[in-house]
Order: sequence, then structure tokens, then C-alpha cells
Amino acid sequence: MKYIPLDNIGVFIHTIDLEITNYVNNRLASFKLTSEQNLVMALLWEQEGISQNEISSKLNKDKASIARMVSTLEKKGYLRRVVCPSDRRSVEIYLTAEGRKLGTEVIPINKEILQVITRGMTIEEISELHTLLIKIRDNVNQL
Amino acid sequence: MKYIPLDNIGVFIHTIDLEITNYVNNRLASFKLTSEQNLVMALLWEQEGISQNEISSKLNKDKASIARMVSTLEKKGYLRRVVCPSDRRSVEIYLTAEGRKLGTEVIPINKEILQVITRGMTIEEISELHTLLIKIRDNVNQL
DNA sequence: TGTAAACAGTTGATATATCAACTAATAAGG
DNA sequence: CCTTATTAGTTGATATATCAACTGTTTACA
Repeated sequence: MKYIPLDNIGVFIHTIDLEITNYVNNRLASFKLTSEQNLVMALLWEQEGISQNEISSKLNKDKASIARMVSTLEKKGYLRRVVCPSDRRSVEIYLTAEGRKLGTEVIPINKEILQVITRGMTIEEISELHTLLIKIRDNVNQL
Repeated sequence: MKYIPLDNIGVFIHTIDLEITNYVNNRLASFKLTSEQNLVMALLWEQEGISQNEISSKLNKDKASIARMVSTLEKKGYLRRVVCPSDRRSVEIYLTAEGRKLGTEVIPINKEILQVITRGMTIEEISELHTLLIKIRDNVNQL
């Protein structure tokens, strides 16, 4: 039997993920926001004042990645960092006026992106996709 | 209606992809091979002498990424680059003895990884997952 | 209560990614 | 043929990722 490394659902998921990410990045390019920065901002549009640690666990990303993303977004002027008074290890993240304004523009785009991605799919299909992906996740995480 | 950025199949695919990648990287760590380098090597274990350009299109990756991965794998001693005599713009990639030896160890691991990822799933489920992912891919690529 | 452990963040190293600008070589057309 | 366009690859900039080592804080418990 021939060994075909690319005929592999794991590799396929990776490929699709890159294509989705590129699509989202293109849609957000005019807002000077990457797909990952968009996720951080989305959390803040929902709730300000959360810590980097909370962002890290909600987005399931390394704290180092979050620290750098927050730093980038701070330089862009979309958020500011405030040392938490009750726990000086923590940094609370707040939106700037500009960051809040960005939300009014980008939130509708995010909703539209979601619709585009799932266009022509039924609720059942999306649910089935979700279920199948969870099976794979359980397989790679149960160690 | 509350805006929940993470309740999004695109973000979910991205999360799963990272978890799969981390699993594969852990499985390959002892071979000093990353998941992406493994894909390049897998192509070469199948067929030596292909160009960077062919690797790039088969793996659906940027030529710059491939150039750097090939360079890394060359430094590790797994492959060597040969300027193509019939088209001196092209570089043909060949395995070293060490790269070939690596294949005898890693190819079985790759097969096992594939089995682990899809453990407990039927052929029909994997096929359905593939079909659903293609729908999403078509949605983000039809522009 | 005083030391040790746990925790939040930062920073450096390395590996992908993407895009853009560049070199060198080849192909295509008039 | 000779200019122009295309192609293969390299390199630099920027943005994630992960891991590891490090700084400060806070907690736990002996």
C-alpha cells in the first residue's frame, strides 16, 4: 500500500484552517486587524476589564502569545493595560474610545463572516461537523 | 442577542487544528522533526528529486515557507539541494542517507498518528467530516 | 509567620505563515 | 533575436505559536 501523507484528515483540517484564516484576514485587513487580534477584541467588546490570563484561557492560547497580541493592540491604540490593584500580578485590559468605535464597525463584519463560512449548510450539518471535530479532539487529547 | 465570538465553527476548527498539531509535534519531538517538516519529508520519502516549487504546490504552502523549511531540514542533515541542470532556477531536493533512515522510523509513526486521530470513527464519519470541511472551504474560496 | 509553591506576565529562541521586493533564469512575442 | 513577461527561489518584515527561563506577587502550610 502506498504511503500518502496528505491523504490524512489531520493535514486536511490544517489546510482548511489556513484557508479560513486567510479569508478572515482579508476581510479584516482594512481595519488593521488580524483574525487572532479580532478574537481578543471580540472578547473585550463583550466584556472589558478582563485579565490577560482570562483572555488566554478563553481563547485557549499561550500566555506569551496573548501578551504579544495585547501589546500589538495597545500600540495600535485599541486598548490599554491597567495593573490590577487587588492583585498586582494581573493586568486588566480596557478598550480605548478608538477600540470601542472599531467594535461598531467590525462586529457586523464578524457576523457576516460567520454566515459566509457556513453558507448553504444546515444547522444539522454544522452540528455534525462540530461533533466529528470533538471526536478528533478527544482522540488527540486523551493521553 | 449576545455576540459570542467563540461560538463560531471557524474558530473551533482553528482550535482543533492547533491541538492536532501539538499532538503530532509531541509524537515527533524525539525525531527532531516538526509536523510541517514531517510533511516535507513525507513527500520526499515518496519521491526524491522534486523541486521546492512542487513541494510548495503539493503542500499548499507559500514558497517562502518551503524555502525556510527546506533550509532547516538541510541544516539537520536530512536532505540536500541540487540545482536542476535543465532549469537553473529550480532546486531539486534529495534525501541524505540520514534522511532516508529517518523515514524507516517515522513512516510507521505517521501511520499510527493517523490511526490515533481517527480512533473510534467509522469510514463514513471521516468521509462526512471531509465533505463538510470542503463545503466550508468552498464558501471561503469562492470569491 | 516564614519559606516554599503557585501564579501572572515578560522575554528570548525557534518555527510557521503571509506578503512584498528582489535576483536570476527561462519563455514568449513581435 | 531581443525585449518583455513569467517563473523559481531568496530575503526581510510582521504576526502567531510553543516552550523555557525569569521577575514579581500572592498563597499555602508547616
